[in-house]
Amino acid sequence: MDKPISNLSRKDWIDFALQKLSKEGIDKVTVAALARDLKVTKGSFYWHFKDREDLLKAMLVRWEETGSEVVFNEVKRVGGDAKRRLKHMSDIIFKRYGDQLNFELALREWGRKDPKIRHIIAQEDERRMDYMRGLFAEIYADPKIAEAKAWLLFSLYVGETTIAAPVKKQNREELLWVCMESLLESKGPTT
Amino acid sequence: MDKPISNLSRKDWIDFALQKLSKEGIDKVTVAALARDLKVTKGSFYWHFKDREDLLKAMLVRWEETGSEVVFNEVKRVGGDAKRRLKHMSDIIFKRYGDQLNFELALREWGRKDPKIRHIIAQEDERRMDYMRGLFAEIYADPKIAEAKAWLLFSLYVGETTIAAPVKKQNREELLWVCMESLLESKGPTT
DNA sequence: GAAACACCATACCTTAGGGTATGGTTCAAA
DNA sequence: TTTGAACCATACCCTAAGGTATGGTGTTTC
Repeated sequence: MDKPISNLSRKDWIDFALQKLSKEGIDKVTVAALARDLKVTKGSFYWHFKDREDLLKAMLVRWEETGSEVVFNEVKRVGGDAKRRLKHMSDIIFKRYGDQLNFELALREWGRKDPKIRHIIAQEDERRMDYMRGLFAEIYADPKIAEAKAWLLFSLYVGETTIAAPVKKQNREELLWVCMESLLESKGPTT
Repeated sequence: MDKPISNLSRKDWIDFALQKLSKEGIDKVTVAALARDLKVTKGSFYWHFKDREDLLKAMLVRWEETGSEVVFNEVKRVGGDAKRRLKHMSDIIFKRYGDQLNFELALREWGRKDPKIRHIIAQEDERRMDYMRGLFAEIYADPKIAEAKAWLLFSLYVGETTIAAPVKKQNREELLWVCMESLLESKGPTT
């Protein structure tokens, strides 16, 4: 009952295109290259999609469905106080590097070239910041401090996948843990 | 004594290519497009450069020359204790967004596609992290904490140009200032 | 003034990719 | 068993870009 190599569905194309986006960036997601790798011809592609734009839009829809909502729900499910939920969220995010985070990088790269994509990303970023700002606000009474902490944490997520410098005084897990401690030690007035 | 529109030098080509890299990413830095924009033909380009690779290498050399060394020297020139120097450095970096930072983003994007570039960036990142780790080590005795703080600051630099969420509880300058305060409040044992 | 150099144009070849038109194959339902 | 849908191949056109070969033009230098 396995899927044959050929006889591809629209979903198969999208999945494969998403993989390629993560690995090689948006400008390697070409109809010709995808068809080559899937060992079919472009005739197959243009049966499933109107054109290249059609595929790219479908990829975005997939991302919006399986984006941060999943993380939010998982954090909500486990629960706990704000500190615990922030740690839990970071734990999830730091552990899925390679796949999801590489994809997000490719997406932001895509956003630099396309205003439509940029707008979609901006909306997602705002949702995430709102969520984290809210959690930090349960720890820090000063909304400015809470926002700054949220911003630092978001930056840490992004920096993790961007900065290429080696960690020297500890291992990676330890570093991220210390970073979290630094962000969560309640210094200012708490609620 | 102004430079005529034509009669371009190798330097002119490199400068223009660097601009285009900042604005549109590396895959828009094509010989054909550059020649179009400069209102000359490819014949001019191939007089100054062996091929496209030759141009890209020259662009990198330019970056390495005018990179972080300038910032380090400026910080060193003004001096002060570690806190003051860190603030001064951040001040410089946060104020030159648009030009330099956009370029750095494009460069990292380029690095995702090319291992050679990735290696060069990694070296630069390591130099910067070493520098910041050293400064934080003057504030925090625990090298692990110092490294974490340096990592957070570096992430903040990167996040600043990447995160598209709006700042809501304050303005941008204020936010960055609060972030710096959060990183510099000496909590652990100091030297 | 002639040679030499610096700079650029013209013309051409090749490859990669987007897109279209059309015909062929498989398989399932009527 | 015939029909139609799903899927794919073949062949083709067009554009953009990398790269080469060669000839032309203005400026400097001897």
